[in-house]
Amino acid sequence: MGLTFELIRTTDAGGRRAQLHLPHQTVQTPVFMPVGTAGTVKAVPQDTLEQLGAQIILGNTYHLYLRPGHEPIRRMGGLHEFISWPRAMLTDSGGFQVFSLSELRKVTDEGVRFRSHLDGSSHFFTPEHSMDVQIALGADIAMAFDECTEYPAERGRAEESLRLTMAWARRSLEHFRAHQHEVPWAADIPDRTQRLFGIVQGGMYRDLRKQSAEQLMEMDFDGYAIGGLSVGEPRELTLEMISEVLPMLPRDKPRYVMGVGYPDEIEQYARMGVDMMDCVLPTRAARHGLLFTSEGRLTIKNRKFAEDQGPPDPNCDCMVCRRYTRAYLRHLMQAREALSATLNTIHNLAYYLKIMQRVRGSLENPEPI
RNA sequence: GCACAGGUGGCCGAGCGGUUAAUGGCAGCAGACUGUAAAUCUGCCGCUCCUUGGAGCUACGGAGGUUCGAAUCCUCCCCUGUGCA
Repeated sequence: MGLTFELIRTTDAGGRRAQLHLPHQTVQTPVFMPVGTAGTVKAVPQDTLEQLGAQIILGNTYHLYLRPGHEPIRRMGGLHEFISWPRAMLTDSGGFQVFSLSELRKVTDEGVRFRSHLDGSSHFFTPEHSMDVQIALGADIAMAFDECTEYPAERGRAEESLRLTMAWARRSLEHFRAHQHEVPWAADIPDRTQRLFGIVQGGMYRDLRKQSAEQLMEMDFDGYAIGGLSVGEPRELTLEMISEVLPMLPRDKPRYVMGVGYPDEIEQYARMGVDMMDCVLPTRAARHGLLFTSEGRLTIKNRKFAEDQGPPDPNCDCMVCRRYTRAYLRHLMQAREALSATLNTIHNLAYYLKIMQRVRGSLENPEPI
């Protein structure tokens, strides 16, 4: 399969500058991955994402399975073709929906029965089924089907949840290895195959996290994710769990912390050695009128910006900050114009992507002290 | 001119004798958002004071009246809509 994760430089703090060779893109890491749940990074067209420098975006197994359906997408050549995205993609397995749709599902050892949030219809997801859907979608990276443990979770509950996730990880891997050659683009990109990442769970219990990581490493995934974080726990706990798990993961494989974070968090985690992160925060917050800037949070709908003719972020050179004023963005927000979501999201993503670009730079060429 | 139907807080619109500073919605103000059931959700939203909790004042077109008590009942006036002249 060749070298897929190529370390370029590491730091004493554990930071890693590397590149991840994926079928559709060589991804420079550490990387932030915008979330595009339903086949779109909400409000932003694909060509703009490319201009912003997005290297890899997410899609979601559960959402795309429900609509438009993974079989139609397979028939149309896979997710890349369908949404016209030439770079890398990663699909989440539906594990997060086991958590977020808690009122619409029932979990057993075999799998999860969901009631569709769209029409109430019943669907059964197993690790095997999640793999089948993800292979049909054909993202560069698929994720093992897991249960994202809620917070707070008592010890017994976290153990039980972890037991389930580990069993599902084995089943995911086995089924994936047996069928990964079936990706829609297998014939077009024969030398590179779809990848599967395992997910560390264990609630907020260090020993469970350790146990989880050890078990997963025996299974030899293509990369390792830390899941079940940013689910309501205090930040120190998030950090503690990441610090606990990172050193245990194999050095020569990518490490992915799922669902983080605020701008300062992604920078911090990247410097600690996290290679990949994703988060809905920059996109969702943008649609709700919250801009992340070099001067902190900017609630763009605030009255005080009504006639503010300055750029959203004076230290930002993104296509939005170069062209539009705070007053205009506030007006678009007030008027509920669709362009509001687009411009706000472009800025936030530009801000996030630039943070990672800067971090990559400093990992590559450490500043002399 | 006559006949109906109406005039309620920035707007729309409930209420039709006391539990009404007055249901709802919109607009407005502020806040939240971390592998997206999210262009969503939460709080505030007559004025003035004091610390939470409250206190006072002003309010349902206008002016009178009935009543212990009126946005709610009666009289007159003003205005709006519809129909008939």
